[in-house]
Amino acid sequence: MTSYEPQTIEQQCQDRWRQNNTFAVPNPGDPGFDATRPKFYVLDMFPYPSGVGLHVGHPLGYIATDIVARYKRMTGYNVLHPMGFDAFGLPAEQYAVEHGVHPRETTEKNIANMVRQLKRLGLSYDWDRRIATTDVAYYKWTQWIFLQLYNSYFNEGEQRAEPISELVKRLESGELDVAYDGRIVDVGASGAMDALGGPPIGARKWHELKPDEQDAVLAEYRLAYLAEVPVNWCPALGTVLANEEVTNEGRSERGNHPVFKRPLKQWMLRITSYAERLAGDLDLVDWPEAIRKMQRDWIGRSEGALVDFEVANADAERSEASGPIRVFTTRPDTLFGATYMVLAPEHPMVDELTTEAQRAAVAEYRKQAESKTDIDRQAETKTKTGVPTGAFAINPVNGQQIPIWIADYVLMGYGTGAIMAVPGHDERDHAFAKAFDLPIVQVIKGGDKPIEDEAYTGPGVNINSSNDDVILDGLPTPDAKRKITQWLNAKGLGKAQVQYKLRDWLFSRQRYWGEPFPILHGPDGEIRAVDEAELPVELPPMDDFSPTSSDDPNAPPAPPLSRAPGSWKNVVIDGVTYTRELNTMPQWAGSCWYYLRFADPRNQHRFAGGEAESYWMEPTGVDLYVGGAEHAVLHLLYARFWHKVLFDLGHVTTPEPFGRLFNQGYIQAYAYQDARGIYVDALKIEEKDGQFFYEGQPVTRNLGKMGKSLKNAVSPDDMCEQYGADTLRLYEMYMGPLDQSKPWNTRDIVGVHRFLQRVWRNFFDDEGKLLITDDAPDDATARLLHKTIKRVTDDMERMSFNTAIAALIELNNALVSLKQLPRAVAEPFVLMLAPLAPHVCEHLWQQLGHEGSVAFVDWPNYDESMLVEDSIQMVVQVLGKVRGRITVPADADNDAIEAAALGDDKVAANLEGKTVRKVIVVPGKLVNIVAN
RNA sequence: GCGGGCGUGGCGGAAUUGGUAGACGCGCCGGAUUUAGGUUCCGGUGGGGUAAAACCCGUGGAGGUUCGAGUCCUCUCGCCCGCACCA
Repeated sequence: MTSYEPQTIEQQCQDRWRQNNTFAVPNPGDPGFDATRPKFYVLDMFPYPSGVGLHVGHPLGYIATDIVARYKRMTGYNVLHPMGFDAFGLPAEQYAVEHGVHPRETTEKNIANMVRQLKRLGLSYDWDRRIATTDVAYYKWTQWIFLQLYNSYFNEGEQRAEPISELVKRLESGELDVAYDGRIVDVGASGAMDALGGPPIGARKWHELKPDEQDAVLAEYRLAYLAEVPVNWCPALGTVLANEEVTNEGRSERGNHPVFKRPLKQWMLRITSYAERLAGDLDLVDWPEAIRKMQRDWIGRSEGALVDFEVANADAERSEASGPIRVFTTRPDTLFGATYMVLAPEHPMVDELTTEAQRAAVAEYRKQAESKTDIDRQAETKTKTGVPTGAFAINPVNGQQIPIWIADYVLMGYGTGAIMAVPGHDERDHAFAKAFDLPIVQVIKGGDKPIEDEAYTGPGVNINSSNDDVILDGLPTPDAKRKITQWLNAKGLGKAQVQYKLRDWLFSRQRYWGEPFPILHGPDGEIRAVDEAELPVELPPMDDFSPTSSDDPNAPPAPPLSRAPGSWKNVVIDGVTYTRELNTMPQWAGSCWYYLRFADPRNQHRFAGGEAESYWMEPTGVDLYVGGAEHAVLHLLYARFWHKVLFDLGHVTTPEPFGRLFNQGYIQAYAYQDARGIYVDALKIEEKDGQFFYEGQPVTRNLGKMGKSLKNAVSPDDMCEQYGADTLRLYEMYMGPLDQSKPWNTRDIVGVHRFLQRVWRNFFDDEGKLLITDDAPDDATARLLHKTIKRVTDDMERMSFNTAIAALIELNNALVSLKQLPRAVAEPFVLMLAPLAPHVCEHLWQQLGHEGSVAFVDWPNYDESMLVEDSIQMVVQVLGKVRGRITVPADADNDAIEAAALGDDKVAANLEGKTVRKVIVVPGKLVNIVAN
């Protein structure tokens, strides 16, 4: 080879890696396992195998983790670096519906293509560990984890999950009883569990309950449960969606179809039980602060109090039925300022509260509120609407009768769905009070404007806040909160409460291409979990996979599995015929635990062997997890939740799954629109004098995400073809910091390609003869080498690959002038470049006379003494402006440096006519002379 | 509206802790090699100014702290991301 031919080298190299299985990493106990090395688990967020394949934006993170993996191998780690596919999901199903091809076929074809593309980039995955969430051997364990959730409950006292059998034991022993409303109560601490509710009335022993009653009680505690809840129903997709899958505009994130609220019986996961720990344990992980904050906000913890308001009996017969109205407030200290109450339109007490006179108005308002989409509600954020129910409540602190309204600015889904309105100290209540002319009372001192003009929402000192029993006047806000909460508690009127925005996770989807639930429904509605030994529950073969989509928001959901053959749908156990659950799990399910399966992907007896799991995961979980920020709350929160359940049940050894998270930026690309605003193929754009043309017509340019829709995708296959994978890898890393978004520019790629060509020419002459000498390098070259080793090592450690490459380019440029390349420089150079451009380095390493792969050779060290210069150049400033440069011995003392600085001709000229006031010497850097 | 991030040459970016702003690359300009194009090699390249220097200006804008500010503080403008009636 007389010139650099990346295609030849890369093909040979990848063949050899495959034949030698170079990057397969053994588990503890496997042959070849080296227990003396520390471990490093570096993971990419695994992709959905889409039919269109990769564009150059996708592998940005994969290249980065590959460099880390290779660097870590060279610095002595056992590296787990796997790849898999999140392969359930809608596109394959939709393709199947349209083309009549089974989704498994499409999925496997797409995976094969993506694996090919990834291999071509020279990514050093242990392909033996490849998994897909759609593998039956994989989703068997997804179903198994679901059973763990189903068979567990959250022990509030211990703040951890336990097998539900433990709860049953305690019920059977009589330690716990069942209250009239199905709550489980502690007999010993009777009444203390809920100060508001008082002592449980009509509590029963466990054995007094009939089996179906027992099941119903347990269902209220299981971490996976069926519930009739208002869900996001998307008729166009024919499925329900999680809150997280619905946009602010009230449409589906996938496909942008309208979504309606509708009560349906669905599987839910009790993620809210873990709210406290999911929020608190964010302190344990090394994640970008922005992501941790997003999760905290999503969980939305807030401290406050529950307060009960009695209903005044304006209407005698109604008040009999009405219990108190319970509200949640974060400002119990403003209770004296509550001048009205508001219930959400959907609040269950609205009907019983509404007076005859208001019945029609209330009904009309509720109808409107119901038909409003979230968009409408949002558009009207500024203007408040509502109607009075006609009923009144009694403010418990001052006995005042206050009107009860319904308004859609109060949401049923948060807190109790009812609020006490304090217009003096809450902006929303203030706006509402102004709109409907309700009284505004100031109870906290503060604010720049009169309370009638603007609510004062900050802290302050209470006024107008005393009764015969409790005095808040003069107390600062935190004290007032504490005092009133104690008082409410003592009176049985309220109690301190922590509230979360987080809702339970809606876990059913009406789709075919997802994990079937390991659940059976009995003839009397009883639920029966499939026995662990019977797993997996495989998807039945079917010809028609379509969900029943509709334009009608009231169309009933009909999951595709309802058309499955009876032989699959019906299961007979002990003479009883059960029907399988016909919903499937959402796409998030499979990605909740794949990082665990990678530790031991072929294990048939456990989701992952205990030893393998603890070896790769301890002590802080995945050591480096790289992916896009778009998964900040969904995937990362769900996975943490599952992980914590598995941790509580003793199946995994770490409290958190991902110790360190890194979000890579996006690769943006220029997109071009013609005069009609239609996007045109970015590859066919011509540039003339700063103007852009498509087929001769001028077009406008702007920056967007790379992809099909903007017609600006660049294929990694094309880049590999033209420049080789090493060049593509270098370019993607050289573009800028990994965590920043930056624009792709195919024009710029030649820079790093030239670099590799120049590397080649430094190693070989025109005839392809190696230009290596065993002579020692000259002093300057040796010093530069060691400086470069330090720079590159530091940059590798902090994943600053763009500057690492710059350092290597500088070193390489310096080597161009040498006639022969000293081996002592060539070898460390190849080693440093190897993680970044592995193919060409494997080749050069061989040419240097080495047998094995460069991948496991020790990373070069630098000699500290080679970094110290004998003499250094220092800058001399006069009044902060650079006026001269001096060269002084590295060990010169400050006096000597000062003397040299003052002696410099140019400096002296600048100081002429001035008096030196002060001289600041920064050793090794500069001298600043203050003079006037 | 609230919260977070970012603004540096024609372009991507560098400056890890307050200490020579613009490393490295693209592009551009000039030269060499080449039949030509491409490749390759050498030199130049923030703006103004000069024959060349000197010198002046310069990190979105305006102030401030400091011997010294891209970096710290205050205000302000622009862009990006997240949340959005969460009581």
